[in-house]
Amino acid sequence: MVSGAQPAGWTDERVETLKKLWMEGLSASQIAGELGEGVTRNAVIGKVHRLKLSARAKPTNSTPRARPASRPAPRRVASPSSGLSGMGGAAKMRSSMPRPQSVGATALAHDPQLEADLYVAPAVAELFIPEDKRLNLLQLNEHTCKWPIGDPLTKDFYFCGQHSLETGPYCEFHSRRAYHQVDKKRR
DNA sequence: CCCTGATTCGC
DNA sequence: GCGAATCAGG
Repeated sequence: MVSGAQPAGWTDERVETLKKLWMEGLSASQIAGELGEGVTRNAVIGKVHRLKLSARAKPTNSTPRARPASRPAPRRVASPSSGLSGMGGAAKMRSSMPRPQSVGATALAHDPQLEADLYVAPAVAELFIPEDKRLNLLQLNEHTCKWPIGDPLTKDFYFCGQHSLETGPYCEFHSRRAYHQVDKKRR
């Protein structure tokens, strides 16, 4: 009867691995995955902090990070308040408005020199919405995708109108467009 | 939506 | 000490 599993034993070995990987810049989730099951991203972060390892890089900047002057005190042991809770959906919507893609045909001149300097223009591939599916502002409702298409100043402006997800104002396609990727700018 | 780390607090 | 839950930013 040997215990074949060590769910959460921060042995020196694991701590070493943790330190190493953390210093190498791996993300907490990656380290957690590397360490094996039973170790979650939170566990890694928690350990990292306990070890005072946070801040793997402080070249010349004492950025105390946003120090919450007052802690919001995340109520644990929340008691059921009369069973009435905030209705699903809606919730907190991070600021992020999609930029309507201009479907205007852009004439591109064949300039090798310029072409070499510029990166490939992002394809404006959009979903083609049949006219009978297009919606104007007044036709939108709780279940229509509110992704704007076209130029609001012209007549060829309309909203996607597909069935929207419960988790947001857009259909799946545009929901992805709204957030996912497209924001990999980073300094 | 996905992700990241940071913090708190019950265990 | 541990880590889930939560917060907050990208």
